[in-house]
Amino acid sequence: MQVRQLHPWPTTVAEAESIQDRLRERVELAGPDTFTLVAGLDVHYHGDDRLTAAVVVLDAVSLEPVARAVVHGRVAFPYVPGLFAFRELPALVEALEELSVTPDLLVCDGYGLAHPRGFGLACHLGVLTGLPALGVGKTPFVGSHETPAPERGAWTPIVHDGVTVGRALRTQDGVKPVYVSQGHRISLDTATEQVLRLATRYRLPEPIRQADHLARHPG
DNA sequence: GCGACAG
DNA sequence: ATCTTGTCGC
Repeated sequence: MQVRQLHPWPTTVAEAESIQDRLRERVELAGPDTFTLVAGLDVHYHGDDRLTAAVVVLDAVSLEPVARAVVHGRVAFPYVPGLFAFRELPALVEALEELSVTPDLLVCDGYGLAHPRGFGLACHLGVLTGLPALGVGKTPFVGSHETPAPERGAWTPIVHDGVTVGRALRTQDGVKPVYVSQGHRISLDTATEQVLRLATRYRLPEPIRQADHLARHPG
């Protein structure tokens, strides 16, 4: 698939933050509520600055894999909380461009709206591709939330500066919640519903688990 | 002011 | 993210 180049690559923290502030205005918080091809994206790090990015596309109904791509690269930006996306964005974009099919939902390993400037990795990938995107975080990042009930499907809102920016969602009975937020062209209800539907057996949704597996064991 | 801070 | 043993549970 094709991915647009919407900005020059930042060199400094200030440049990266200004890109986020500018692209944030392009985020759309509504979109389709059914999908046919869902992509999971993840990155595995090795050594000082080497990384492997993987994308796995699943049939949205059967969850059978239909396409995959792996790209080896280097960390593209130092790790700064809030600017995490810039570390792995180029490799993830390359992997998406290698795909033989175009997914209609990106399930990203990280945050979307639940971000200090309201523009996490899931928003960034959504805006660059124009595709619906959502973020799944494994630890709380911004805002505050109550602990959801222990049953699968239970959730509580994540509130930041008085605004709901995501949900803490229990994807299996008795497991730690995951943190769901909108990336682009998706409602919070739909993002929650998709994460729950895609987390068939484990805490994390299948597309992310399979991308994680592929990034760790390429070839 | 200091620490904490997605992965 | 990654560095790592044991341990608990299915």
